[in-house]
Amino acid sequence: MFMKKNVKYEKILDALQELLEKESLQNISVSEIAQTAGIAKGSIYYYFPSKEAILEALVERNYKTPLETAQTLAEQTDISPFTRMAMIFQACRNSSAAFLSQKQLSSQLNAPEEAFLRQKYMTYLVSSLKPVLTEIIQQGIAHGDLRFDHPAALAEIALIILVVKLDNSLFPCSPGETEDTIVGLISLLEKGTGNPSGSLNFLTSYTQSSDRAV
Amino acid sequence: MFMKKNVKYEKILDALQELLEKESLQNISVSEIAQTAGIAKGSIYYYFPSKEAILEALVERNYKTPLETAQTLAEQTDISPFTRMAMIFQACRNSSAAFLSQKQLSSQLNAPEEAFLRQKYMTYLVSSLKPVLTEIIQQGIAHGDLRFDHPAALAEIALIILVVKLDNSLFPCSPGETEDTIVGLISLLEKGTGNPSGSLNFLTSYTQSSDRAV
DNA sequence: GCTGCATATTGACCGATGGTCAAAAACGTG
DNA sequence: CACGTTTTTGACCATCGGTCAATATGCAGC
Repeated sequence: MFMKKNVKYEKILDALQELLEKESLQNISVSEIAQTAGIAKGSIYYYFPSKEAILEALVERNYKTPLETAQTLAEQTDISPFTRMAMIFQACRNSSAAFLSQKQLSSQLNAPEEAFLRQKYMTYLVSSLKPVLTEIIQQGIAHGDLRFDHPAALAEIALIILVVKLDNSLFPCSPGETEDTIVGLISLLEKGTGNPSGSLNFLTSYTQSSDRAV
Repeated sequence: MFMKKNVKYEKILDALQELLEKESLQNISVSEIAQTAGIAKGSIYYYFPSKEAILEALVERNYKTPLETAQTLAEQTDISPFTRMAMIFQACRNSSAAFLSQKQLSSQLNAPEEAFLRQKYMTYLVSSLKPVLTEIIQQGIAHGDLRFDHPAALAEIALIILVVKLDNSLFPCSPGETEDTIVGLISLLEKGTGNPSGSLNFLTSYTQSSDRAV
């Protein structure tokens, strides 16, 4: 009666997560997940309809909490829109690092299922954060901090570039190039929203915390 | 002695292309490709090391010509930078439509190998067009048509947004939302490069040709 | 403790896949 | 024709994601 079902469910997700840290997705079989979770393969399909569904659930579990905190962020109108935007950016960065960095540094970059993982992660992150960031931008516009006619577009553009560039496996770049793109994005956002050059610079300090050279 | 080898090689690519127009990638087996090409499965592996390699070769073949013409575009300084930019944008749009549209409308959106195809295509398109667009932008800056400090970043941002949004399977949107994002991107580019509002509007007419409503 | 039903769990099993390989065919050359 | 080389073949393999009938477990009410 103690929700045993959810316990096993989480155990399966734990197993997949553990395996993902060691090897590439396409090398992880359902049997392996089952073995790591300490159950039979058949049981996997009692909790999940497919291998794909396990992945989806894991992506969702990993980002549920940070995204909910981002959600509440939108409502805290006492914090300045700029600061909240920076916090969203940081959330992107952290989650990118958590889920993608380790494996890709070591393993081969582009495998069929690896791409699938990235897509799931990006789709989830952008579609979840877009409404939040959009609202913050709208508040910024109302408050007079920003001037732009397409808040949702602005939010989506910024998020897509951030997520895609922070990943760095879709369009591999040297750290310097990535840096340049991010700086260019900031500059574009500044000019596009009618802010003086340098006013959004603080976004950069959030965006890069483990890299050298400015 | 007539390069028979290349003939068969192309035949395999033809077969994959033909199958891709009918069904989703994950439903296409190597045997099926072989059958369509009129050869035995074993022969496939005489020309390609893996199924993945066939895909890569096909992506490359499909975009080699349009990208080379884009390359020559960069050198035609007699055409205005704006016009050439618009032509690049159109190239993006056309190739997106050619390779991705048909299947995704009918089949389920996100399958593991489908994501792989998209990634390959996006990576190839953006990385190929980035240097071309960068040079055009630099010429525009030198010519006084544009003002911006990070031409490469500008090129990459525009290309990524275009490719990602034109695909519309990574972050599914209604036609209206896509429209809004593109319009927002244009607006952002105008303001960011010191151009008056509406001056880049003509990019839109290239970008949308099969959709209704503005 | 026993009975009966629902919920969980199992692992043998299935069809299909990507990929291999020894053998055979086709080719070019002397 | 005879030969070495390059192509071509399809049976074969290991493995995968997924199914399912059988089985175990948990838990009512008696």
